[in-house]
Amino acid sequence: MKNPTAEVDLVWKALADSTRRSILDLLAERPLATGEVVARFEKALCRTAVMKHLEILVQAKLVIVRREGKMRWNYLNPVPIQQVCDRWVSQHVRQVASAVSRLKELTEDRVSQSTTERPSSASKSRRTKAISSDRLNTPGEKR
Amino acid sequence: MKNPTAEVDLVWKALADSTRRSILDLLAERPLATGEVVARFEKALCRTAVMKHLEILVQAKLVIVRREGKMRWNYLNPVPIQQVCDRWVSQHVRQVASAVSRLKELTEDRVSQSTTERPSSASKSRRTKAISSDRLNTPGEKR
DNA sequence: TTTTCATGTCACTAGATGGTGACATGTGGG
DNA sequence: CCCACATGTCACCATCTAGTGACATGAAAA
Repeated sequence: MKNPTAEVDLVWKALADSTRRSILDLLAERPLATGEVVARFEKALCRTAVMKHLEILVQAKLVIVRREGKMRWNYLNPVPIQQVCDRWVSQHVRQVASAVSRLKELTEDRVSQSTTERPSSASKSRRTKAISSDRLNTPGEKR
Repeated sequence: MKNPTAEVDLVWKALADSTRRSILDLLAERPLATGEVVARFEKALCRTAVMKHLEILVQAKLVIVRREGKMRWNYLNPVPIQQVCDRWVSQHVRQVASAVSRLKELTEDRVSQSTTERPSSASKSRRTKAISSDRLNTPGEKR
């Protein structure tokens, strides 16, 4: 377990591609030999492309590989997905209610366009808060 | 709501980048004007880079934008994340138990290396199943 | 042993992506 | 009105990514 942030990044990046998501769907049903996975995508992709995708999934620890003779078996590892989703959702759960109510506020504001004064004053108080916050240091990562 | 698959893809792709995830973290706390988001990443990125990221989040409907005068306010929309994660996790939930037990089997097999005969016969039965399956038509998407 | 089967590896490529600077436009305050 | 502020847009670029064909290697069957 090297760097949790880097590992999480690998998972998100792996899941960004629809082919890889499809591969995981297949493996969720049952483990497959690499050739079987390849056969499933035969019409869409060449063998090496599929293998590359599998390699990315392995690097992200979403897939576990086991050799048996000349067969390479791929097993789904559902734990990272679950962890990443859980962590992501739970981190936002405490903010969900307020976020949803804000959206509601916005949609209501959108319906009654005449009440432009109200959100304008609200936006000013928000701005003041934002500036005085000590979270002005960027959480961004330099690439 | 054009094409659900394409929309889901936008979400996954949006979440693949760590900067964009950081932006969503910020917006989960409180809505921010674009300039405020930019300021948070000042040390890491130029303004237009941040705006590009925001645009991707908007396209994925993870962020909702509202103009007020010269201010552009960004609101987190937690719904797509939740939906995507829920759908993804629940789709695999029925497979999680079997997948976990398979992994367990593998790790146990790994510990007792002498029992190579057992998994070898098991792999053959799996192979037979895979071939007779009518899921041989690829679920992959041609790019 | 040879041949077939399953997979590995590598080089290459077209397109996508994340980043930048420069110029442009619109809003709001003095 | 002018100027400052906030954001928009565009062209460019280095790097990454998803895909391919070709050659290589190892296991298993004939």
